[in-house]
Amino acid sequence: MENNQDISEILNLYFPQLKEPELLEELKGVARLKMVKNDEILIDIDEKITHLPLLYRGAIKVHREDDDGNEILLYYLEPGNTCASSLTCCMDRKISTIRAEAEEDTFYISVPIDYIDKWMLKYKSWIDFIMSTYAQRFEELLSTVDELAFKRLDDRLIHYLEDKAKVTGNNTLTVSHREIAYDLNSSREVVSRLLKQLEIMGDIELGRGKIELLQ
DNA sequence: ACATTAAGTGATT
DNA sequence: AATCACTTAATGT
Repeated sequence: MENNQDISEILNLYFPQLKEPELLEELKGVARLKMVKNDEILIDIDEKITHLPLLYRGAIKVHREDDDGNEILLYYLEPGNTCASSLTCCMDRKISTIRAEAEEDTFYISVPIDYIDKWMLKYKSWIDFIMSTYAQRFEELLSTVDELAFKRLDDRLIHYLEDKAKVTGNNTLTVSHREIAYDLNSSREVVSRLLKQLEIMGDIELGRGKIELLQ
């Protein structure tokens, strides 16, 4: 479908930290351009991981589910990112512990996981890339933990809305109260009531299935 | 017109 | 803050 020229350009634009010409050549050889539509699931819990996604357009929502089936939003992947959880899985048991769902129509480069190890031994810039991905995700994860542990739901809700607006590049979010409750592991009624408060304070405007942020 | 789904509300824990 | 039971409103067929 797509050709190598495209892959080179994308790597250049969104993953400039990958430097060695040999690495880029190898990537061109084994990587494939992929696309997932809005709301499609890229990787699900308990699925075997076979590929590492390098995101270059769109956004991916990364969830984790507890034993009772409660979901909680961990973080978003944005262009230039890859999934750190996938990395862990590649090195360890190869079974996903997270769910990755497209937040909008999303484009990525798919790399078979076998190469991840190999390239670690061969290419400095690949190691750096993987390491910095880890570092980034770790930081995000810590801030998520902080939120869960120390902040009240209304703060988390505001952060959620801002985060989502940032990731989609749009101040009008198309999301139901139900979905927000799901992501924050709360209940729909509570979210509705908090959103109502935000609307009264003039921070947002509510519509059916959508929320507009007023800065 | 009817069914379905989203959102609002009051009461209870 | 969560859950229940119910209402109202918007949207799809």
